[in-house]
Amino acid sequence: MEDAKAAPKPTRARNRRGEGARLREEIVTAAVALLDETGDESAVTLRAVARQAGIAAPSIYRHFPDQPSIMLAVVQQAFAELEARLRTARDAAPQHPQARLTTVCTAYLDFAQQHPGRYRTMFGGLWMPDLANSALTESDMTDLGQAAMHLLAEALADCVTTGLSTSTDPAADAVALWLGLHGLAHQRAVTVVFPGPADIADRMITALAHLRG
Amino acid sequence: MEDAKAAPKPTRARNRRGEGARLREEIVTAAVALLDETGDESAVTLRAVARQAGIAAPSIYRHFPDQPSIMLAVVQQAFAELEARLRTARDAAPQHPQARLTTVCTAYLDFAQQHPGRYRTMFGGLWMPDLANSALTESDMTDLGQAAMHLLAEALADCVTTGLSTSTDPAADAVALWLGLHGLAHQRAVTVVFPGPADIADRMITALAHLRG
DNA sequence: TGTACATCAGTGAACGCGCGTTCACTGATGTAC
DNA sequence: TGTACATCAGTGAACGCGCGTTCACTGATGTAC
Repeated sequence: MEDAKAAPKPTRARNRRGEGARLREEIVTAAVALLDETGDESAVTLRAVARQAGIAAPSIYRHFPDQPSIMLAVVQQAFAELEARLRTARDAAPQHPQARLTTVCTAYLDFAQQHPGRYRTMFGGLWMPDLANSALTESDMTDLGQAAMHLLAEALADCVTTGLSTSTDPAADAVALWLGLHGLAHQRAVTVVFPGPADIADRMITALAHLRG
Repeated sequence: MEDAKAAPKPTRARNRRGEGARLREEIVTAAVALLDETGDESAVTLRAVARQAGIAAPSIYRHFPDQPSIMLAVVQQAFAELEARLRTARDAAPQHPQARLTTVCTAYLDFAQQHPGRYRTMFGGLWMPDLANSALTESDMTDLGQAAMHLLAEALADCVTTGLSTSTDPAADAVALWLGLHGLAHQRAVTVVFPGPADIADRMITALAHLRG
């Protein structure tokens, strides 16, 4: 009887000269796949990523100085993707400011629900590098969520100027709105079946954005 | 030069016959300490807990069948403590329904801020046992947060009956309120310095509980 | 009261495993002449 | 056009480590007679 779990050994084609950087993307993709499949940050080990990518473990060191750097790259890519999705959703939405705000919020929640492992990692804070031993500054870290935050703040501000929202401090309420979305998104990313009514997202958005009825 | 990190070896006194169960508590306490110190769930290994408790690693097996069971006990204890703190806060608060609601919410946020590691673990979902291989039922798990939820719902309902809240569906809004608190609590438990105005908690509570101005 | 013995709380040594990382290497690809 | 060589992408073997878990044990404590 053969071992059914034997490595597939697909003999992956090596990149040509000058194209070695492509493996970097493959490594990040493999790490993301692992994170989405297991939903567990600690399953994304250097060796597991190498297995997923079909390469030998030491090959990773050509592209990342150490294991935490892989995780950091995953998180940075995830934030970029979230921002892109929010932007796309907003631009595709109807012009009506309230519809745009709702669309952006929904896109945010959808991202979390579709990629729970990534979402939890992004906002779990465990991938935070020791800033002392890193080339990254503290602002590189705190800036990560800012783009999404800014999109939300813009959409809310538009609701306020058109009288759709009664917020008297749109900047503060944008933060409050994001925190509310985050609570819902995070909880959905943790427990598949969610306790609460179906319109819970609408309730929260309406209340936190101070939308009229 | 001596090794300054040599184990302290405090020769802990062994429990007397019939009192062996006390070590169980010490193990959970040690695990909690480890979680609060490191803020990292994955630092709570069986061996690290044993070291923290000043016992040999195999001694844990007299009290827990395996490593995940320790984590589960930590989480259960943390939920019990959260509930107790909310209850105490509520009972010590002024009778005014709105003051009580605010007090309960504040106690919730304080718990998260004081014990970020524990809070993230409680709601991080990673300690979830394989229900198949466990004596626990699914409801044992979903019930965990219910007591806190119920306290919040009661406090909100009181605000509604006295006309302090304009909520038309207190049960649904209690969930929305909790989700908002959770978003704020979780974010605070992750990033020590929090972006946003100081009154953000009040804003969220007022909006989500539909309190009048 | 004395003593043999069962029970209980906890230990030390050892196991196999997956991990991150280092090292010297292989062999294909492009470049210089 | 031909060939020697430098460069590049990626590998296989090995390391030391901490982990969860098992096992046979030790020695104090209480109990039966």
